Amino acid sequence: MNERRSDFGPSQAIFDDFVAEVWDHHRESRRDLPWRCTFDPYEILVSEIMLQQTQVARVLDKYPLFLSAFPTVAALASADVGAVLAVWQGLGYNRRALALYRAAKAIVEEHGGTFPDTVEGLRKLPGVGEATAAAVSAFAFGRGQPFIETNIRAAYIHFFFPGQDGIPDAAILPLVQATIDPDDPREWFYALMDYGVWVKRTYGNPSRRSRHHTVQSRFAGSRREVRAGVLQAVLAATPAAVEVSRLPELLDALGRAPEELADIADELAREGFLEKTGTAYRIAGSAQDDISE
DNA sequence: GTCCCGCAAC
DNA sequence: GTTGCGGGAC
Repeated sequence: MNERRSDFGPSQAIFDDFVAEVWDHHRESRRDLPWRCTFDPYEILVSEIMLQQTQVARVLDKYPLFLSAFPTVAALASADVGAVLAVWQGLGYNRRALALYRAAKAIVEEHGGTFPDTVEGLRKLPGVGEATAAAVSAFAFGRGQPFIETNIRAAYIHFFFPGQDGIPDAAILPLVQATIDPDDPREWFYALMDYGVWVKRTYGNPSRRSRHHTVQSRFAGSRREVRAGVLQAVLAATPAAVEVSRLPELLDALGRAPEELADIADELAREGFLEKTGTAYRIAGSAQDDISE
Protein backbone atom coordinates (compact mmCIF):
# COMPACT_ATOMS: atom_id res chain seq x y z
CA MET A 1 0.00 0.00 0.00
CA ASN A 2 1.32 3.41 -0.94
CA GLU A 3 1.42 6.07 1.76
CA ARG A 4 -0.30 9.10 0.30
CA ARG A 5 -1.46 10.97 3.37
CA SER A 6 -0.29 14.54 3.74
CA ASP A 7 -0.27 16.56 6.95
CA PHE A 8 -3.71 17.99 6.30
CA GLY A 9 -6.80 17.23 4.30
CA PRO A 10 -8.53 13.89 3.92
CA SER A 11 -7.26 10.91 5.90
CA GLN A 12 -5.40 8.00 4.35
CA ALA A 13 -8.57 5.92 4.62
CA ILE A 14 -10.57 8.41 2.53
CA PHE A 15 -7.88 8.48 -0.14
CA ASP A 16 -7.81 4.68 -0.16
CA ASP A 17 -11.59 4.55 -0.59
CA PHE A 18 -11.43 6.94 -3.52
CA VAL A 19 -8.60 5.09 -5.23
CA ALA A 20 -10.38 1.76 -4.79
CA GLU A 21 -13.64 3.15 -6.16
CA VAL A 22 -11.94 4.63 -9.22
CA TRP A 23 -10.06 1.41 -10.00
CA ASP A 24 -13.18 -0.68 -9.41
CA HIS A 25 -15.15 1.42 -11.84
CA HIS A 26 -12.30 1.30 -14.34
CA ARG A 27 -12.21 -2.50 -14.34
CA GLU A 28 -15.93 -2.53 -15.12
CA SER A 29 -16.04 0.07 -17.88
CA ARG A 30 -12.66 1.11 -19.25
CA ARG A 31 -13.05 3.11 -22.45
CA ASP A 32 -10.95 1.66 -25.25
CA LEU A 33 -10.04 4.78 -27.20
CA PRO A 34 -7.62 4.80 -30.15
CA TRP A 35 -5.19 7.21 -28.46
CA ARG A 36 -5.02 4.83 -25.49
CA CYS A 37 -3.50 2.14 -27.71
CA THR A 38 -0.30 4.04 -28.50
CA PHE A 39 2.71 5.51 -26.74
CA ASP A 40 3.69 7.61 -29.77
CA PRO A 41 3.97 11.15 -28.41
CA TYR A 42 2.88 12.66 -31.74
CA GLU A 43 -0.28 10.57 -31.90
CA ILE A 44 -0.99 11.40 -28.26
CA LEU A 45 -0.40 15.13 -28.73
CA VAL A 46 -2.78 15.15 -31.71
CA SER A 47 -5.45 13.49 -29.57
CA GLU A 48 -4.94 15.86 -26.63
CA ILE A 49 -5.17 18.97 -28.80
CA MET A 50 -8.31 17.62 -30.48
CA LEU A 51 -9.85 16.78 -27.11
CA GLN A 52 -9.47 20.33 -25.75
CA GLN A 53 -13.05 21.55 -25.34
CA THR A 54 -14.26 18.87 -27.73
CA GLN A 55 -16.24 15.76 -26.97
CA VAL A 56 -14.73 12.32 -27.44
CA ALA A 57 -17.41 11.18 -29.90
CA ARG A 58 -16.49 13.92 -32.34
CA VAL A 59 -12.74 13.35 -32.01
CA LEU A 60 -13.25 9.65 -32.75
CA ASP A 61 -14.37 10.50 -36.29
CA LYS A 62 -11.63 12.99 -37.09
CA TYR A 63 -8.64 11.42 -35.35
CA PRO A 64 -7.93 8.59 -37.86
CA LEU A 65 -8.50 10.94 -40.81
CA PHE A 66 -5.98 13.41 -39.43
CA LEU A 67 -3.35 10.74 -38.74
CA SER A 68 -3.85 9.28 -42.22
CA ALA A 69 -3.26 12.69 -43.75
CA PHE A 70 -0.34 13.55 -41.42
CA PRO A 71 1.09 10.25 -40.06
CA THR A 72 4.17 11.73 -38.37
CA VAL A 73 5.30 14.99 -36.83
CA ALA A 74 7.59 15.45 -39.83
CA ALA A 75 4.67 14.97 -42.23
CA LEU A 76 2.61 17.55 -40.39
CA ALA A 77 5.49 20.01 -40.22
CA SER A 78 6.06 19.83 -43.98
CA ALA A 79 2.37 20.08 -44.93
CA ASP A 80 0.60 23.20 -46.17
CA VAL A 81 -1.30 24.88 -43.36
CA GLY A 82 -4.33 24.96 -45.66
CA ALA A 83 -4.32 21.16 -45.84
CA VAL A 84 -4.18 20.99 -42.05
CA LEU A 85 -7.04 23.46 -41.63
CA ALA A 86 -9.07 21.59 -44.26
CA VAL A 87 -8.82 18.29 -42.39
CA TRP A 88 -9.60 20.11 -39.13
CA GLN A 89 -12.92 21.53 -40.39
CA GLY A 90 -15.79 20.22 -38.26
CA LEU A 91 -13.77 19.97 -35.06
CA GLY A 92 -13.99 23.64 -34.15
CA TYR A 93 -11.54 26.05 -32.54
CA ASN A 94 -9.40 26.34 -35.67
CA ARG A 95 -6.62 28.03 -33.73
CA ARG A 96 -5.85 24.65 -32.22
CA ALA A 97 -5.00 23.32 -35.69
CA LEU A 98 -2.70 26.28 -36.28
CA ALA A 99 -1.01 25.74 -32.92
CA LEU A 100 -0.57 22.01 -33.56
CA TYR A 101 0.96 22.76 -36.93
CA ARG A 102 3.34 25.29 -35.36
CA ALA A 103 4.20 22.81 -32.62
CA ALA A 104 5.14 20.22 -35.27
CA LYS A 105 7.35 22.77 -37.01
CA ALA A 106 9.00 23.65 -33.70
CA ILE A 107 9.70 19.99 -32.92
CA VAL A 108 11.28 19.44 -36.34
CA GLU A 109 13.17 22.72 -36.57
CA GLU A 110 14.18 23.30 -32.93
CA HIS A 111 14.37 19.75 -31.56
CA GLY A 112 15.63 17.91 -34.65
CA GLY A 113 12.37 15.98 -34.86
CA THR A 114 12.73 14.51 -31.36
CA PHE A 115 9.70 15.06 -29.14
CA PRO A 116 10.28 16.91 -25.86
CA ASP A 117 9.84 14.28 -23.14
CA THR A 118 9.46 16.55 -20.12
CA VAL A 119 6.56 18.69 -18.91
CA GLU A 120 8.72 21.79 -19.18
CA GLY A 121 9.72 20.99 -22.75
CA LEU A 122 6.18 20.16 -23.81
CA ARG A 123 4.84 23.28 -22.11
CA LYS A 124 6.86 25.49 -24.46
CA LEU A 125 5.05 24.14 -27.54
CA PRO A 126 2.31 26.35 -29.00
CA GLY A 127 -1.16 25.32 -27.87
CA VAL A 128 0.21 23.22 -25.01
CA GLY A 129 -0.71 24.49 -21.55
CA GLU A 130 -0.28 22.95 -18.11
CA ALA A 131 -2.97 20.31 -18.54
CA THR A 132 -1.94 19.15 -22.01
CA ALA A 133 1.76 19.07 -21.12
CA ALA A 134 1.11 16.89 -18.07
CA ALA A 135 -1.33 14.68 -20.00
CA VAL A 136 1.15 14.00 -22.82
CA SER A 137 3.92 13.40 -20.31
CA ALA A 138 1.73 10.82 -18.59
CA PHE A 139 0.30 9.09 -21.65
CA ALA A 140 3.43 9.06 -23.83
CA PHE A 141 6.19 8.97 -21.22
CA GLY A 142 4.56 7.48 -18.13
CA ARG A 143 5.19 10.47 -15.88
CA GLY A 144 3.06 11.28 -12.84
CA GLN A 145 2.73 15.07 -12.94
CA PRO A 146 -0.74 16.00 -11.57
CA PHE A 147 -3.15 17.90 -13.81
CA ILE A 148 -6.81 18.86 -13.91
CA GLU A 149 -9.21 18.68 -16.84
CA THR A 150 -12.97 18.56 -16.82
CA ASN A 151 -13.47 14.85 -16.04
CA ILE A 152 -10.76 14.78 -13.39
CA ARG A 153 -12.30 17.90 -11.83
CA ALA A 154 -15.68 16.18 -11.78
CA ALA A 155 -14.24 13.07 -10.15
CA TYR A 156 -12.64 14.93 -7.21
CA ILE A 157 -15.48 17.40 -6.65
CA HIS A 158 -17.98 14.56 -6.55
CA PHE A 159 -16.03 12.46 -4.07
CA PHE A 160 -14.26 15.01 -1.85
CA PHE A 161 -16.55 18.08 -1.92
CA PRO A 162 -20.15 16.84 -1.69
CA GLY A 163 -22.62 19.71 -1.40
CA GLN A 164 -19.92 22.40 -1.54
CA ASP A 165 -19.82 25.29 -4.01
CA GLY A 166 -17.09 27.51 -5.46
CA ILE A 167 -14.36 24.89 -5.26
CA PRO A 168 -11.07 26.19 -6.71
CA ASP A 169 -8.72 23.97 -8.69
CA ALA A 170 -6.06 24.91 -6.14
CA ALA A 171 -8.00 22.80 -3.61
CA ILE A 172 -8.21 19.86 -6.01
CA LEU A 173 -4.63 19.69 -7.26
CA PRO A 174 -3.13 18.45 -3.95
CA LEU A 175 -5.73 15.67 -3.94
CA VAL A 176 -4.71 14.68 -7.46
CA GLN A 177 -1.09 14.70 -6.34
CA ALA A 178 -1.89 12.57 -3.31
CA THR A 179 -3.73 9.89 -5.26
CA ILE A 180 -1.54 9.40 -8.36
CA ASP A 181 -0.49 5.79 -8.81
CA PRO A 182 3.32 6.00 -9.00
CA ASP A 183 3.49 2.60 -10.69
CA ASP A 184 1.13 3.41 -13.55
CA PRO A 185 0.17 7.07 -13.79
CA ARG A 186 -0.97 6.60 -17.40
CA GLU A 187 -3.65 4.05 -16.55
CA TRP A 188 -4.56 5.91 -13.37
CA PHE A 189 -5.38 9.09 -15.29
CA TYR A 190 -7.43 7.04 -17.77
CA ALA A 191 -9.29 5.55 -14.82
CA LEU A 192 -9.87 8.98 -13.27
CA MET A 193 -11.33 10.38 -16.48
CA ASP A 194 -13.55 7.35 -17.00
CA TYR A 195 -14.78 7.74 -13.44
CA GLY A 196 -15.48 11.44 -14.02
CA VAL A 197 -17.51 10.61 -17.13
CA TRP A 198 -19.52 8.11 -15.11
CA VAL A 199 -20.10 10.61 -12.29
CA LYS A 200 -21.43 13.21 -14.73
CA ARG A 201 -23.71 10.72 -16.45
CA THR A 202 -25.00 9.35 -13.15
CA TYR A 203 -25.31 12.40 -10.92
CA GLY A 204 -25.06 15.40 -13.26
CA ASN A 205 -21.97 17.53 -13.74
CA PRO A 206 -20.38 18.40 -10.37
CA SER A 207 -18.03 20.82 -12.13
CA ARG A 208 -20.88 23.31 -12.04
CA ARG A 209 -19.79 23.66 -8.40
CA SER A 210 -16.26 24.60 -9.49
CA ARG A 211 -15.14 28.18 -8.94
CA HIS A 212 -13.92 28.13 -12.54
CA HIS A 213 -17.15 26.93 -14.13
CA THR A 214 -18.46 29.14 -16.94
CA VAL A 215 -21.17 28.77 -19.52
CA GLN A 216 -20.21 29.07 -23.18
CA SER A 217 -22.06 31.82 -25.03
CA ARG A 218 -24.25 30.68 -27.91
CA PHE A 219 -22.54 30.02 -31.23
CA ALA A 220 -25.35 31.04 -33.59
CA GLY A 221 -25.02 34.75 -34.31
CA SER A 222 -21.61 34.97 -32.64
CA ARG A 223 -18.34 36.40 -33.89
CA ARG A 224 -16.95 32.87 -33.72
CA GLU A 225 -19.48 31.79 -36.31
CA VAL A 226 -18.37 34.56 -38.67
CA ARG A 227 -14.70 33.73 -38.18
CA ALA A 228 -15.36 30.10 -39.01
CA GLY A 229 -17.36 31.15 -42.07
CA VAL A 230 -14.69 33.48 -43.43
CA LEU A 231 -12.02 30.82 -42.96
CA GLN A 232 -14.18 28.21 -44.68
CA ALA A 233 -14.88 30.55 -47.60
CA VAL A 234 -11.18 31.19 -48.17
CA LEU A 235 -10.36 27.50 -47.73
CA ALA A 236 -12.96 26.63 -50.36
CA ALA A 237 -11.35 29.08 -52.79
CA THR A 238 -7.80 27.76 -52.24
CA PRO A 239 -5.42 28.08 -53.97
CA ALA A 240 -7.09 31.16 -55.39
CA ALA A 241 -7.33 34.28 -53.27
CA VAL A 242 -10.61 35.90 -52.28
CA GLU A 243 -11.26 39.61 -52.82
CA VAL A 244 -12.58 41.27 -49.69
CA SER A 245 -15.45 42.60 -51.78
CA ARG A 246 -16.65 39.05 -52.39
CA LEU A 247 -17.00 38.09 -48.71
CA PRO A 248 -20.55 39.50 -48.34
CA GLU A 249 -21.92 37.29 -51.12
CA LEU A 250 -19.93 34.23 -50.02
CA LEU A 251 -21.27 34.62 -46.47
CA ASP A 252 -24.69 35.94 -47.38
CA ALA A 253 -26.43 33.51 -45.03
CA LEU A 254 -24.79 35.11 -41.99
CA GLY A 255 -26.26 38.53 -42.82
CA ARG A 256 -23.23 40.52 -41.64
CA ALA A 257 -22.05 43.95 -42.75
CA PRO A 258 -19.17 44.06 -45.27
CA GLU A 259 -17.08 46.06 -42.79
CA GLU A 260 -17.40 43.37 -40.14
CA LEU A 261 -16.40 40.65 -42.60
CA ALA A 262 -13.36 42.70 -43.60
CA ASP A 263 -12.43 43.24 -39.94
CA ILE A 264 -12.59 39.54 -39.26
CA ALA A 265 -10.56 38.65 -42.34
CA ASP A 266 -7.91 41.10 -41.11
CA GLU A 267 -7.98 39.52 -37.69
CA LEU A 268 -7.52 36.05 -39.20
CA ALA A 269 -4.58 37.44 -41.13
CA ARG A 270 -3.01 38.88 -37.97
CA GLU A 271 -3.38 35.52 -36.27
CA GLY A 272 -1.66 33.72 -39.14
CA PHE A 273 -4.57 31.87 -40.73
CA LEU A 274 -4.64 34.10 -43.81
CA GLU A 275 -2.27 36.26 -45.82
CA LYS A 276 -3.43 39.56 -47.21
CA THR A 277 -2.21 40.75 -50.59
CA GLY A 278 -3.65 44.14 -51.49
CA THR A 279 -7.36 43.65 -50.91
CA ALA A 280 -7.37 39.84 -51.33
CA TYR A 281 -6.96 37.03 -48.80
CA ARG A 282 -5.51 33.57 -49.21
CA ILE A 283 -4.68 30.77 -46.79
CA ALA A 284 -1.28 31.44 -45.23
CA GLY A 285 1.54 29.84 -47.17
CA SER A 286 -0.60 28.87 -50.14
CA ALA A 287 0.79 29.43 -53.61
CA GLN A 288 0.23 32.71 -55.39
CA ASP A 289 -2.56 32.29 -57.91
CA ASP A 290 -5.31 34.21 -59.61
CA ILE A 291 -8.05 35.95 -57.73
CA SER A 292 -11.11 33.75 -57.38
CA GLU A 293 -13.91 34.89 -59.70
C1' DG B 1 -30.39 25.13 -23.26
C1' DT B 2 -25.93 22.01 -21.76
C1' DC B 3 -21.83 19.90 -22.52
C1' DC B 4 -17.14 19.06 -24.31
C1' DC B 5 -9.93 15.26 -21.62
C1' DG B 6 -7.95 24.22 -22.30
C1' DC B 7 -5.00 27.72 -24.17
C1' DA B 8 -3.42 32.27 -24.90
C1' DA B 9 -3.99 37.09 -24.98
C1' DC B 10 -5.39 40.78 -22.30
C1' DG C 1 -8.84 37.00 -13.24
C1' DT C 2 -11.44 37.56 -17.61
C1' DT C 3 -12.40 36.86 -22.39
C1' DG C 4 -12.53 34.74 -27.05
C1' DC C 5 -12.36 30.78 -29.51
C1' DG C 6 -16.42 26.14 -33.34
C1' DG C 7 -19.33 22.95 -33.81
C1' DG C 8 -22.38 19.26 -33.13
C1' DA C 9 -24.78 15.85 -30.06
C1' DC C 10 -28.28 15.57 -26.83
